[in-house]
This record gives sequence, C-alpha cells and structure tokens, in this order.
Amino acid sequence: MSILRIAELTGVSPATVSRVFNRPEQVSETTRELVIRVANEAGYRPNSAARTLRTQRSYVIGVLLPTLRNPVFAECLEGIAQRALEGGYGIMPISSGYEAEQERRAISALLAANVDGLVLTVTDPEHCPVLADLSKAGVPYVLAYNQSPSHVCVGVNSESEVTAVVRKLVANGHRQIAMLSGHLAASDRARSRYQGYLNGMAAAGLTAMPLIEVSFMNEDDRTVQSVLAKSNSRPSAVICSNDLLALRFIRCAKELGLSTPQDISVVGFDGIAVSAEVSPALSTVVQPSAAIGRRAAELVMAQIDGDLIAAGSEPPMPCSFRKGETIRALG
Amino acid sequence: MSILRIAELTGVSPATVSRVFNRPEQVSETTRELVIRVANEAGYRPNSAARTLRTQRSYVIGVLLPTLRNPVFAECLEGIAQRALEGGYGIMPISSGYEAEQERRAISALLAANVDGLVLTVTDPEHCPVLADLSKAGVPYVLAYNQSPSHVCVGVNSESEVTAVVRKLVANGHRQIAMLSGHLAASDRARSRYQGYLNGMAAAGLTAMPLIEVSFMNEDDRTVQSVLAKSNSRPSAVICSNDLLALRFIRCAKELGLSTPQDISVVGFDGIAVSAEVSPALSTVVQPSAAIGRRAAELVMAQIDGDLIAAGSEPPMPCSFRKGETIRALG
DNA sequence: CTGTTAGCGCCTTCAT
DNA sequence: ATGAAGGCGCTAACAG
Repeated sequence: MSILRIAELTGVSPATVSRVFNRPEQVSETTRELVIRVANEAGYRPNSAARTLRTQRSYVIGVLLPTLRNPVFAECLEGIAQRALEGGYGIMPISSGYEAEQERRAISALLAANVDGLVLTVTDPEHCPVLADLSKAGVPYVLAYNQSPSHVCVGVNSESEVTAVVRKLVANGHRQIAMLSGHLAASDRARSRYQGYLNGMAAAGLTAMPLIEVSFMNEDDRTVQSVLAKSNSRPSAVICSNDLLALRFIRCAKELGLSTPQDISVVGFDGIAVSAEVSPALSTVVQPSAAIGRRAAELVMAQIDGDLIAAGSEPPMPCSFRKGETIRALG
Repeated sequence: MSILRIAELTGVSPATVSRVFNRPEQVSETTRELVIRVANEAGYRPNSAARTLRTQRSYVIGVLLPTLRNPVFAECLEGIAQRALEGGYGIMPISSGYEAEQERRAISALLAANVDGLVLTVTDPEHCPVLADLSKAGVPYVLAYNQSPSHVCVGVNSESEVTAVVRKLVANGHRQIAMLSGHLAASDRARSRYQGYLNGMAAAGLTAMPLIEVSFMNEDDRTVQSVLAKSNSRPSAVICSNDLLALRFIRCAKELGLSTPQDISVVGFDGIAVSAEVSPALSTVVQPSAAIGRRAAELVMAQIDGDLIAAGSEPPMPCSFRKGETIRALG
C-alpha cells in the first residue's frame, strides 16, 4: 500500500499525495479531503523507511542510560519518551550497565539505526571516546545528569545541592557527618556529590570523615557495617549519594540495631518516587528526573533542527528538598 | 559514505560490498578482508533506512507498557531491550499511562515507525481494539503480563500464585485476610489476582473480606485508613495486588499506629528490587520481570521470522516467593 | 495548485 | 566468485 496506489485510487499524482501528508497547505481543500479519505479507507500508512532514506531524517532519538533498574533513570526515560513523542520523534533506548565496553557497542548500534540524535548519560564525560565518535559522526547529542563544560548537559548542580544538605544537617546539630557512595570512578555524579560534601564540611569548619565507598550492585554491606560498628567514631548522619543506597543503608543499620533517625540520620539523593512511600519516608534531594529527560529531548530536537547550542549554556535545573523522616535534630 | 563509495575505494562492485556484510561466505576471503578493512577506515556504516526499504524489515520492535514509574515494567523493558539487542533488534518503547486513548495513539505511532513486531501490556486483552488493528496490519505481537487465551501471552499465573499466598497465610494462622488492589477495571492482572484471593479463601473455608480498591496513582489513603480504623473487623493480613501498593499500605498502617508485621501482616506482588531493600523487607510474590521481557522479545522475533506461535501455547513462568519480613505467624 | 522526474542506499535476482 | 541492473516508497526540485 504505497503512495502510488493512493495516487491511482484518487486519480492524482503521487507527488500530490505526498504533499497532502507533508505540506497540506499547498493542496486544494477538495483534493486534500479526497486523498485523506481514500488513504484512510485503504488503511494507508506512509512508509517511514522510505521517508527516512529520502530525507535523511529518521525521527528517532537514541537513548543510552546506565540502567533502568534505578528508577531515577526509568523516570528520566519516560520524560524523554514523552517529549520526543510530542515532537514527532520515537526513541530507541539501550542500557550500558555502567560499562564502557557496552557504551561503545550501544552507540554503535544506535548509529547503525540511523538515529538523528542522542540523549545519554555516560560514566565520564571528560574522557569518553564515544562522545568523540558522535561529534565525528556529526550526530547531535545531549548529556543527561552528567556535568561537563565541554558538552551540552542537562542536570542539576549536585555539588551545591549536597553542600546545602551538609548545611542543613549542621543546622540540625550534626557534626559527625559521613558520606556513603558508589565507586567514584563509576560516576561523575558521585564525584560531584562527594565534592559537595567536602565543600560543605569545610565551610562548616568540620573535619570530613573518610568516604564510605561501596560497589552498590553487589552485596557488600560489610563495609557499611564495619563503619557503623566503631561506636566511638560513628557518624550521627550519613549522606548517601543516591536513594537506593540510602534505603539499603537504613536497612543495614537497622540490622546492627541502629534505627533511623533515632540513632542515625540519613539523607538520600534523587527523590525516586518509592523512597517517599516507605516508612520512614526518606529525606532526600529531589531531582526533577522526568523534567531532565524532557529538557534533554527538547535540546536534541532543537539541535537536529539546526539550532546551535553552546556547551555549558544550559543552566542547572532546580532540585527540591524532601523533608522526609530520616533526619533527627540533635541537642 | 555509501556502499558505492566503498566499492570505488576497493575496486569491487557494490554488490560485492553488500555481500560482505550480508552473505560473507559468498565472498572470497581476500576480497572480504579488503572490503572490511577499507570500510572500517572509511567509517562506513550500512544505512538502515535503505536496508529496511529494500528488505521490508526494520529490525525494530515496538514496546507499549503502562508506565515506567512502576519498576516492574522498567525491569521488563530492560529485559526486552537486552534480548532484542542480542537478536539484532532495536526497540521503540512508549508508555500508555493505562489510558485506552494513549494506547491507540501509541500503536499508531509505532506502526508508522514501521516496527516489525510488538511487545505490549494492555488494559484489557479481551476487548482491545488495538490488538485487532495489529492483526489486521499483520504485525506480530506478544502480550506481556496479560493473560488471554486468544493471544500469545508471556506472564505468570497470577491467580494460582495469589491462591498460594492465601494458603501460606492460613498456614501461619491468619483467618481475617483482606485484599487491597488498584481499580480492577484498569488491569486484568488485578482481576486475576483478586480471583486468586477469592479461590484461596474459598478453598480454606474462609469468608472473603470486601475488596479494598484504591486508585493507586492518587493519594486516597483514606479508603485504607477507614478499613483499618474498625478495630473489630480489622484484617490480620492484607494481600496487595502489587509491591508499590504494599509499601504504601505499610506506611499508611504505621500512621495509624499499626506496625508491620506485629499488628498486621502484608504481602505484595511483583518482587520489585527495591522492596527487598527496605526494612522490613517486603514478603512478596516475585515475578521474573526481566525474564518475561526477554521471553516476550524472543517470541516476537520468532514470529517475525515466520514461526507460527499458537495463542495460549506459552506456559506461565514460575514465580518465587520472597519470604521477607512482613508476615507474622499467629497463635 | 498539480504533475514529471530523479534519486536517497541498499539488496537481489540474473548473468558471467 | 563477482558484476550489472532494477526497484523498495517517498520527497524535492522543476515545470507547467
């Protein structure tokens, strides 16, 4: 069922049928209505491959995210998908599992699929060969969550947000504040959040405690427990670099007989929906994940349309703080 | 950078270059290596739109899921994406938000994008116009989570799983067992789970309690509270039709001063990762969501390859039960 | 406002 | 084992 068939059926030329779908205003109302009616009756659908081949536009945005098992990325993906759809685009997502090798493979698959642009979250935007490949291929892209002066990025200011959390904890009487994070090497977000922690502690005139670094995906609750075991140097509050980690930490502490927030205060980062549904509700920095996704999609679409967007020109999006129930005021 | 350019560069014909990528065994080793080397140096990528136009295969699977905000679907999507990638396919997901109108729109967008097949979860497989559209369009599809004798479905046997839960609760001394669910109209899964509850109660010779039906997306904790308020008829255990609901229920109960499982036992359904990380860890029926996604993808790919798969021929996948910490043994 | 024409890049008989 | 040729369905000049 091609445009030619519709042309036959209506007695107009294929070009006119094409115009009806692409530049309706150039076609007389009579013809237009005729064509539309016949096309509907015939169940005609324009063939997107042919259109893509001809116009060199696939109307597909590729998406590369670390994982969908962390709701923060799933929410973001939904934002991307929605905004893309509104703009007439489809999306093609792949997860990288935080692995450089898979990142490569994924990008390669996405480029092979002729995507017009990409939204992605990479491990390290500063040393990332795939990004170079993309510019070389001339495919516009936008980084989500990553922060880097050399690329177009959509995200929040993790650093200052965490600094603000430290300030808040200090205001609540906390002095022994520790930070729990996944491997810093695996995420620039983790690094900025840690930096924000260091800044906050310094600003408050406090000594930063050693970073508690866990591998997150694995079950290394030991590390955490060993830190909590030394009751003399135990932190009174722990800032976790994401909500999933925070939830796990709370559970882990509880197993050692420490309840939250009575014995230890906990703050997360991300604001995933479920962390508000549990009890105690997690106190956390809420990132606007869906909005980040939407904005990122918007920026790729703009670039695809030829707009030039300067690296670093996108202001950080605002976070909100969810008070929750996992911070206790001391003294 | 087309196949013609590579042909020029190597001095062979375009046909041979094409063969190198599609039927390498038909090309002499010397030529093959030459072409591959040159293609790599030139950064050549086959153009998928052209291939699709020629072969009538897009190597894209469309995916329609209710939402990604429920991790159960995000996990499933990841499974689909992985398996599809392994099979050389990309995926194009859209969420329906549980709304029939959006379902229509999404399917239409997906068909317009020339997908070769679809994996989808619909509200009601028995009265679903979009499914009819799909068969009419001749596009193979597989339902995930839905259960229906008239379509190819991948999922679990919700009904018997819930019945087993009732049995388990009864074995733990529970008699007053209630069920909490989202709107039955919005989901055939919810309906089967409820049916499983009814069956289980009947089998145990117990009187089923009135279904507690909430709208889930909204904040109608009132309904729940009003049920818990009547201390005389309060259930000793509540089966929730999904984990998110269970988590919220636990929180809700706690606000009324009822702790889980001391005052009330709770069982979920889905086994989303996060429900194991909270404390108390949720007792729940664990669906193999990623595996469901993988299998569904596999079945669409098989159908795309021409295999005929009979409706209802796919056996339900096995669930496991996560013991968790939200069931208390009575008496 | 509408028709004619010429590819977009690839695959695939058919021939050699 | 390789080459030549046609066409998948559509759109964008260019005419008229």
